[in-house]
Amino acid sequence: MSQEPGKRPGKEPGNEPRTKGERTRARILDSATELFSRSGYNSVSLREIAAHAGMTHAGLLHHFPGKEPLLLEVLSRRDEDDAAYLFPGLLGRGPDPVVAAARHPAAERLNRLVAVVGRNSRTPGLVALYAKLSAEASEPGHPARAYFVKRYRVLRAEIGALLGELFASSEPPVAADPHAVAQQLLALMDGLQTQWLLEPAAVPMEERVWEFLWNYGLAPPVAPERGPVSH
Amino acid sequence: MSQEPGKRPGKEPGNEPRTKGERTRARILDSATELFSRSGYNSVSLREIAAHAGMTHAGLLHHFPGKEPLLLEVLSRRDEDDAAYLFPGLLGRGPDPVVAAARHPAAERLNRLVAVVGRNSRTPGLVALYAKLSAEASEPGHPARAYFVKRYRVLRAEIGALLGELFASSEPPVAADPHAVAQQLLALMDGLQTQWLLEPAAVPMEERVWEFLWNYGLAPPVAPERGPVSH
DNA sequence: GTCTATAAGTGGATAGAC
DNA sequence: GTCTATCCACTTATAGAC
Repeated sequence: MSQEPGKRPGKEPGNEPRTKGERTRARILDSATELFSRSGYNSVSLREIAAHAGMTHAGLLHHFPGKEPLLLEVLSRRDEDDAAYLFPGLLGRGPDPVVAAARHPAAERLNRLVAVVGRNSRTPGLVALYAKLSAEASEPGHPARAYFVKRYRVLRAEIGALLGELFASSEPPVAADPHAVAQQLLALMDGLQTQWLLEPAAVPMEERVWEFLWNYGLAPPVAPERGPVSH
Repeated sequence: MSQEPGKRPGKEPGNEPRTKGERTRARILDSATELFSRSGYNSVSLREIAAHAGMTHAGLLHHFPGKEPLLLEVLSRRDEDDAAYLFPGLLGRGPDPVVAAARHPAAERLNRLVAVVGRNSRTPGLVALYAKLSAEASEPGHPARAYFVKRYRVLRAEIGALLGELFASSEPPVAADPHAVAQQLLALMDGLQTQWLLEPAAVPMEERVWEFLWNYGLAPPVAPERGPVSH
């Protein structure tokens, strides 16, 4: 990430923001998240965000130096919440070996990964934001470019490692390259979300993902047709 | 589409625009395509497009009633060029049964479909535009929403039919639901492009797509490992 | 058909009072 | 820490001259 937002006091897990400034900051971030999610980055003004948070835009700019830093904070906060559920400590502010060591079994982690697409169905605005921004960010010089490049690198590596475990422990072992499959899986989930945003009823996302994973001997926790799952 | 742009004289295949107005119109569309592709829809002004086409923005607005209709024209023109290569007459201004009947064999159509992602590598701006817009367009009321909903419906149906042919004529026949696989394939291609835009070297798109298709007994024209291709 | 001029509005950002 | 007031760049779009 090209821009460090500071030390962020009171953001350790289980810590509520104490000072008034911290609470205002959090309120702004909530509003920004909601509005960016609903309408994207370019189409939302600082004035709208500030009004939603109960301030003027000048008041908001006291807490954030500009619109771009605000976006970067929104993204990294979302990822901290969301990715902690999947890969503790990995996407946040540098890996935390202690937390990262305390992992769930591989099968459970795969279930959670697929469950994320269902989880996302409840926040279509955020899904659209990520889809829009990840395309927008590909332009050189975009404020979120480094963020997305890193995000995909980490996700590819992590999912690749997960699939590697699962392939090796399968009976018989799966021969496919886990990193190639990881890239396909990630792309599949992204692409399904794009279609789902436009026509939700036409895209059963989780079903399609499990159909893909069946090709590599992987089945959902409650398997309706194919082989039983390990747990 | 919510807004019909008119009858568009002189746009039949093999017809060059005759009048000066038609030529100017085409020049504007070329400029708009290039600039939208490079920087997206919101970030490009009519003034930039007009300047690129060698006019003022007021002159441009003589040919197009506003920015949104211009975008819709850019999209539909691109699709006419591009999809005609794949599925003649399908995505344009209504299906043309005569042209649609003159199709290539199924295997060749699949090869072309996969080749499109390689083709797209030469116009990353347009790829980014489509990715960005397809997410942006999911908001209700977006000018390009109807366009993208239709686009994905048509592509799903068409690719589903193609895969149905290939699955049935395979030895032995493939049991998978061709429409489900079509949706996965489309999503995979979209998602790969998203990652490729951010880090081209990390995403061998065509390779990944063929790896996916191998799961269903389908191989590229020059198959390095698996069974020979039919042609 | 294209221009200049201008309307009418919104954007992000700053200065300084309170 | 939040406000009002203001600045300036820039947007889409219109009116009317040439």
